[in-house]
Amino acid sequence: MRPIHHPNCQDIALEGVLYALGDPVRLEIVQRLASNDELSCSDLDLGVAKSTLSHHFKILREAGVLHCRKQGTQHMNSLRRDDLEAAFPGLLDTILQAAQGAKVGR
Amino acid sequence: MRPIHHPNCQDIALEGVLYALGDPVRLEIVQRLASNDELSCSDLDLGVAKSTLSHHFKILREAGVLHCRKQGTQHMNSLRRDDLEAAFPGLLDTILQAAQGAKVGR
DNA sequence: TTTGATCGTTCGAATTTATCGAATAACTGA
DNA sequence: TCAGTTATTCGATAAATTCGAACGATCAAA
Repeated sequence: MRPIHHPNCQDIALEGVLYALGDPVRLEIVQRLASNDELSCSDLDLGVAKSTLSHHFKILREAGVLHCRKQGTQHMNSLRRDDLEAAFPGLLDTILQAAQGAKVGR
Repeated sequence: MRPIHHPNCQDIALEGVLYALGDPVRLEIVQRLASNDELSCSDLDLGVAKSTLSHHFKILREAGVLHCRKQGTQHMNSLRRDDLEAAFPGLLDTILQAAQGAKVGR
């Protein structure tokens, strides 16, 4: 199993972030992480195969949206809030707010 | 040739908008529209085939990001700033600012 | 009105990407 | 060592993207 790769702060690309968030499953993952600090893959039941979920986490990780930490057999994921804020001020919050508004029905 | 379809304000979905902007060509289109009011397809030379460009405009249109107006043989495109602002306050501006910052080199 | 030029969409094929189930790998605890 | 749990990787199928070519719509000049 290969080592997990995370991009440096300065290598976080806007296109990559928007691409990562432009998928319903991945946007849902990010929303849940926004209110949960850390989550493992198995904490989520999003109606997709676990191999697909693994793929989505990889996209999010490589875009620089989240950080993954191994803890035993689990992979704990958390939002890279500070890094994203440094790279693109206000972006994550604005998107989370938009997502919340969309969910509530505004 | 089918009539051009635009979603209503209330049908603009966050996922669709993020998906539309999560492509380098489409993000570039939106950036140029941010400083140009109206542009036709032929005003842009983004290094892709015109059929591909047509596809990208369709994605942006159907996501509710831009409006298309026929004028003779041309299709004039403009950002749906007000509609986007109403649906997702601050989103477009934040993304445009992030894109500008990324371009400038920070 | 017909011809030619321009602009953009649609079509069909090739490449790329996403999704799934099965198999594999990493770790824990009995 | 042996299950049991967690997540990634692999191989095949399904879906989306891209391109060039063909088509459709519009306008202007002859």
